[in-house]
Amino acid sequence: MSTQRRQAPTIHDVAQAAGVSSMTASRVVNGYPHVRQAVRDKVEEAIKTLGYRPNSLARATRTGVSLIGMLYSNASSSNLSNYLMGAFRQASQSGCQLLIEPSQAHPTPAQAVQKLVDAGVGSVILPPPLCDDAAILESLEKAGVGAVSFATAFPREGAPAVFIDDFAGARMMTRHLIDLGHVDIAFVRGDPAHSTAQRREQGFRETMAQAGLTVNDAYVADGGFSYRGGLEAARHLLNLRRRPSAIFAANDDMAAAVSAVAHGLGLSIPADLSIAGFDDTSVATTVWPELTTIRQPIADMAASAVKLAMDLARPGGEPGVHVQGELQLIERASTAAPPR
Amino acid sequence: MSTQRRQAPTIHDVAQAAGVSSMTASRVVNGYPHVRQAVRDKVEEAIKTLGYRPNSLARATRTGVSLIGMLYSNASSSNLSNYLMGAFRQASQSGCQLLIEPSQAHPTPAQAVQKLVDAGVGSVILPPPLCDDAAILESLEKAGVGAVSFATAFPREGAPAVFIDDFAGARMMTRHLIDLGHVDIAFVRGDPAHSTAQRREQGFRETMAQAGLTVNDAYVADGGFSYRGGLEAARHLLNLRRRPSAIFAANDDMAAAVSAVAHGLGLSIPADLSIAGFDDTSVATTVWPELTTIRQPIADMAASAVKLAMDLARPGGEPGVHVQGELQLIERASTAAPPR
DNA sequence: CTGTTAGCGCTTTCAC
DNA sequence: GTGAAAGCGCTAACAG
Repeated sequence: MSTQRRQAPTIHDVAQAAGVSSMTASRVVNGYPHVRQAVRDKVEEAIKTLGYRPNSLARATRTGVSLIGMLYSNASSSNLSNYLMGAFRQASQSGCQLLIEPSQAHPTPAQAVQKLVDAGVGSVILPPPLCDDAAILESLEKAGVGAVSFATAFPREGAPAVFIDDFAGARMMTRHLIDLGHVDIAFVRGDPAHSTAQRREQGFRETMAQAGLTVNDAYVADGGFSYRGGLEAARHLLNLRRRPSAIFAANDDMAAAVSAVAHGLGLSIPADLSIAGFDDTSVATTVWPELTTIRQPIADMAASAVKLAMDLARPGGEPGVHVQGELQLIERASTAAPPR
Repeated sequence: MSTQRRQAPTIHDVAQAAGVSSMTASRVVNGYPHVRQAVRDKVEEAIKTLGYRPNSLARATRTGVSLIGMLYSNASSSNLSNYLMGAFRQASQSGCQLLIEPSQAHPTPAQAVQKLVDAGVGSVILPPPLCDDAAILESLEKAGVGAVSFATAFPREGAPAVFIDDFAGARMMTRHLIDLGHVDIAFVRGDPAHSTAQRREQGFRETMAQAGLTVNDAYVADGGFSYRGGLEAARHLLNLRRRPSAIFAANDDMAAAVSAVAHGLGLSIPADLSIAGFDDTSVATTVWPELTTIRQPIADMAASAVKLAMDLARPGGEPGVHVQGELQLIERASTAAPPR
């Protein structure tokens, strides 16, 4: 009478249904090339009809589990959940274990890394600014632990990295603002220690220059990638004698801060002031009006990073792969043509 | 020359070192009762000296993996990362797989649940408001899939649940404000559909009443648990003829919104206005000044939920356990004595 | 190209 | 109380 949960099909069931050995079935599942097309088709059909899903845990016992270390810095915390989601999704799919360590929980980042190494991780995923830290990279190499750089703006040749083209993203957004008719465009830059901050600023400056627009020095303020820093930058920018008609902040947290200050000054957005962000984190849609921003596929990128990290931990691991995330301009309500 | 990573010790190594069979070692590791103390001690020492850590993946292949479904609603997204962190930590420790599903990615919550059931999960973890939804609970029961309620304010007798005492938390904070000398205290309430919102409001009202303070109806505004809702509530509250000297918002997102509006009006915090939040999410420390709030141990609670869910999915699972998270008042810079 | 054998690290079952 | 054997679901390694 009770609803019986039927046993999940194993690879042997698949093999039997397809009339082959389980080894052949395994090869098909894993995309091993040297299987005849006819056989492959039969197996694939059996997989479909049985609804077979490989048991990643069992697989991991055989292939050797990799314990993968993952650092995180709280830089833009709204990104964190996406980062984790993507990483964990991939981890459970490939049957590896993730050891997460908040780097700011340690006196120095190097100690956070050391803790992971001591725990026996096979490789590590390094977000900025750690992924650009030569000392850390070197100590990792000495310990024989591979590193995957995550979201670095300067992927090193021959080292695995997942990244976006921050430069191109900043170009896109600057272009968008210029196309809208803005001329007096201000920029709130991130933490200069992050390579991404530098690239985003470069993208902004070059696009402006190419459009024949000058970037007034007073129009570039430091926000350090934090909400609080953005608050100060915004206060500076919006109290200038000649106020910019658009402010492009190097991340959403700072853009949200600009929005808060603008509201405080009684400015209406986007009629009086256009605001643009970067990252498309959750704050972009919680503030009002919602922010025009650049979306980066953080979750997918984290998943790729885990995949690279696993390859790295494996004996015959192929190192040096680069994966680039696809950027997208998300146009929302915070940008419009400048007031005339 | 290269740093060789030594193989992790297996239970067989432990057994050999202790001079027993691996079976006995296994029993000790798992706390099986019928092992002589002398033998147990020997094994435990071997575990320590070898630094043995059980391989949870291998264990899971034998005990049968449980696939556990986990819904999430984006209510307070800042909580999400903690929720995920705790859940995944526990999951990898107990060797189960987590299937995450954002409930708002589906037209109705019921469909999100159905998707998990179809995927073959052994049990589900339900955050609010789903955990209080009778229809969903019933359909789950019909499908023979157990449910663990997460953060519900009304844990059902005999059903597994992880929760906090929202009522007590609201009391703590209200008490704190009253002790500071506040009399005109306003409240921004959450989404009435969430049971937690109701309990928090009750806690506020009762504490006020017990202190002999009246709660003016105009002093209670709706914020719907969102930043945007908080913005409107704050605008209402701060434009009242007789402005409150303190505002207690039922979550941090709304408290942050109150802070933004107050800044906009040129009020200084906490000199002119005290602001209190609830949850201690990351926004509490990103806004300035940092928010006094109530911390709930989300990560630990999520870990407990996973544990309960696993018990539920097992054949001889013990249902009906309740786990209560420990609340804590975090006093930061946003509250102080009222202006005189 | 495909199948056989062996075994990952652990635990269940059933002896003793 | 303790151990020997068998096997979870999967895949390396080697045959053929």
